[in-house]
Amino acid sequence: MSNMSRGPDKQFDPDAALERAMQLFWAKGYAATGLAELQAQMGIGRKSLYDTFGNKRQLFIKALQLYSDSVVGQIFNELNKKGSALGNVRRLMRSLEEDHSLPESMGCLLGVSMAQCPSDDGEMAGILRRHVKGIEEAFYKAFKRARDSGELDRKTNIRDLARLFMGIAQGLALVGRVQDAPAVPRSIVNAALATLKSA
Amino acid sequence: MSNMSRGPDKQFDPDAALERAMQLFWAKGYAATGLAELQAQMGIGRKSLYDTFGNKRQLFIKALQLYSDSVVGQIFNELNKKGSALGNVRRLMRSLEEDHSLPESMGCLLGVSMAQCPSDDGEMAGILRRHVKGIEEAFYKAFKRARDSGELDRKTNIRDLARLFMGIAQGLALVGRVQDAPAVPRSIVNAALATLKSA
DNA sequence: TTAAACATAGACCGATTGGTCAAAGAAAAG
DNA sequence: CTTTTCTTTGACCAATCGGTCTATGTTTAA
Repeated sequence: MSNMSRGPDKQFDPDAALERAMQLFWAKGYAATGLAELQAQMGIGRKSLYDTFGNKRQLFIKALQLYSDSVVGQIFNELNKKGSALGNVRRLMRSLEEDHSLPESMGCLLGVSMAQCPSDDGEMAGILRRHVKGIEEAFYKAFKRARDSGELDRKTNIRDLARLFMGIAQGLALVGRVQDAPAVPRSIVNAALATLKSA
Repeated sequence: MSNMSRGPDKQFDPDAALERAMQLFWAKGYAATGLAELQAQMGIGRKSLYDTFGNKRQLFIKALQLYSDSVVGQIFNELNKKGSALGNVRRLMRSLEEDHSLPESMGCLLGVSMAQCPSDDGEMAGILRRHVKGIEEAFYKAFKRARDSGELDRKTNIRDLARLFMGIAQGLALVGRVQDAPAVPRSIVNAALATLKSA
């Protein structure tokens, strides 16, 4: 092959660096995260950053993808474990409640990003819409299985229900960012799960 | 009186200027809104801005207060109209659905701000917590009236329910920012209201 | 009219923004 | 070895950031 690399390899791990960048965007949001901070946290020089990830916006989009693959992917797995589908939903919601009750909770990167997405940035809005749709689909699959197995009433509108739970999860994560006590997240999940008892 | 002003009056209306600033923070978020933009939108010079509102942060906090007084105050009024309390909740939620289905929807300033609040800024978090608590209380009063009048089952936990609806409202506003079709907001409100039928 | 107290517009500040580029270093191929 | 190709470092850029301040009105009280 003539197109093989002949120079030295990168001295850093791009995946690990992207993970660090994701954490920073997650904690501070896109606009408030500067290149200098990113460099420091990722432990790489500026040229390396641009050569590897393009620019700040492209780095952010890659961070969103990583978040969706890992964090949202984990939600998806939780919801599709075998056994009671509603049980999976209950376990997931309690887990989210716990996460967003911690003082250091940073909310959800997708939510944080939706809040900051400029209204004239259609491309970014589309990307966020797609990632959020993934959460909806994870709930949808779980609720469909619950309805098929008789855990939910046969006339339940599970598309609406899935979107509601996606919305509740976003609201929970958002509110959790500024809460100093676990009472509010606890209440939200209590009431959300109570609706499933007779849905 | 010896402490009366002896100079000329302001050439601009501070309330109107604050309203403009609020709109800008609402649309773009705190970090992404620059002083130059604020000046242009508010139609005043920089010195006037600092003399009248302090600095950018204090201006933002005043904008949050104005938002809470006007927008959240309107929610409060809707929920406490005479007649069926649950009817008021339904009407409000449909109204929110409509707002956040519009392509130009900017979400909720409180939600946008919670998403951007730095995790080490306890003062800002406290302010946001207080404003959000106001939404919770508005729902709480309505649900309490609904339970007292028999519209809700006597054993319904209305504190939990109020917090859930506050959370749903935040999630709805957040998701509405990036939606291009009314389907998702519609579903969220459909499912949210469905839970009240048998709460 | 004079002087004091205010408001205005806009120049100006150091610091920081996202982004680029040239020089130096390091590994692999010849 | 030399040469080629890659990476790294860090200086550098124009633009913008939030914030200050001077100079110039403009109005009112004396």
